Amino acid sequence: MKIGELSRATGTNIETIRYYERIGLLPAPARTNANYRSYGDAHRARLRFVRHSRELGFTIDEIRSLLDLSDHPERDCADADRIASAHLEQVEAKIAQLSALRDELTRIVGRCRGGLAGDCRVIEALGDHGQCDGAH
Amino acid sequence: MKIGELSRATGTNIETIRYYERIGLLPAPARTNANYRSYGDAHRARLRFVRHSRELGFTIDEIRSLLDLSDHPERDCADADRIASAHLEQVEAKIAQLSALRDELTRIVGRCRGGLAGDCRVIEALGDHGQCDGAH
DNA sequence: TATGCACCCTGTAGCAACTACAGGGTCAAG
DNA sequence: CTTGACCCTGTAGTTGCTACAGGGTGCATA
Repeated sequence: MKIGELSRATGTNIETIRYYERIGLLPAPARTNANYRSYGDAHRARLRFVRHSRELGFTIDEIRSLLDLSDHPERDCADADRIASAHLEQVEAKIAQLSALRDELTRIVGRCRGGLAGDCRVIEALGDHGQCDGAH
Repeated sequence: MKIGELSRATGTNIETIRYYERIGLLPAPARTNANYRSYGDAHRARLRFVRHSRELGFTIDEIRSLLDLSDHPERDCADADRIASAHLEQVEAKIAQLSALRDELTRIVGRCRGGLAGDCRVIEALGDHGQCDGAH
């Protein structure tokens, strides 16, 4: 299939597909006489793996490692589990951080009583970290 | 004070301070004979405002608007409230998205029973979106 | 046959918000 | 008089794309 079809089949931007090839995440496919890229089922499966992993928040480098494992079925699965677990921890840390942030923002926004910027509690709170509750 | 002192006083990287000046977020300070930047209390307060806002996740553009309001006390505070509220909504959306992601990752990681990559449920799940629970 | 249009190609530059040099100048202490 | 800490400018790198510019290809229609 041509790049446009692969794009539609995986919901991936054409430019993104070429980008993945450029950085070596996807193998360079065969070319037609007109120098068009020509993909097969294996390419599509690999791209789906990449896109799904990206949706789950894995970095390109993590995906490189995961693909490497996927390409070597005789290796230890523990590596994949380690990458995924580490990523899960990062996601949990990010959620905790954003939740603290949300609480702080809620506090700040809730203080607005309208009026002039000169008396604005929102502006004031932004200038003064001392008014904050938790650490961020 | 010199840039190093301002850096220590606000916990901001020196390069970042110069960057903020370059993009017009901080005003260019006076210079000493040796062409060193020389900051006053107003600069420090403004930088603290910027850093605190960044810690709360506001973008540079949002901070520009907030600083603008802070510089014009006669304007309507509602603008500040609008920016902060919109940002709060984005943070909440991001938390929801990451929570869904965390649930999916937890499900995937929990399926690992050790063994070879060829039989790995983690690798398999990454390749097959159909195994997922929610939408991401 | 011409021509329009959708599709493909390469290469480069842009985004956010920094961070990291390289290659130089300044200044006070020992 | 030299060492070391500090400062300067300017440029390039980071992540993961996205958006052109400027061109070629292939098929259907007038």
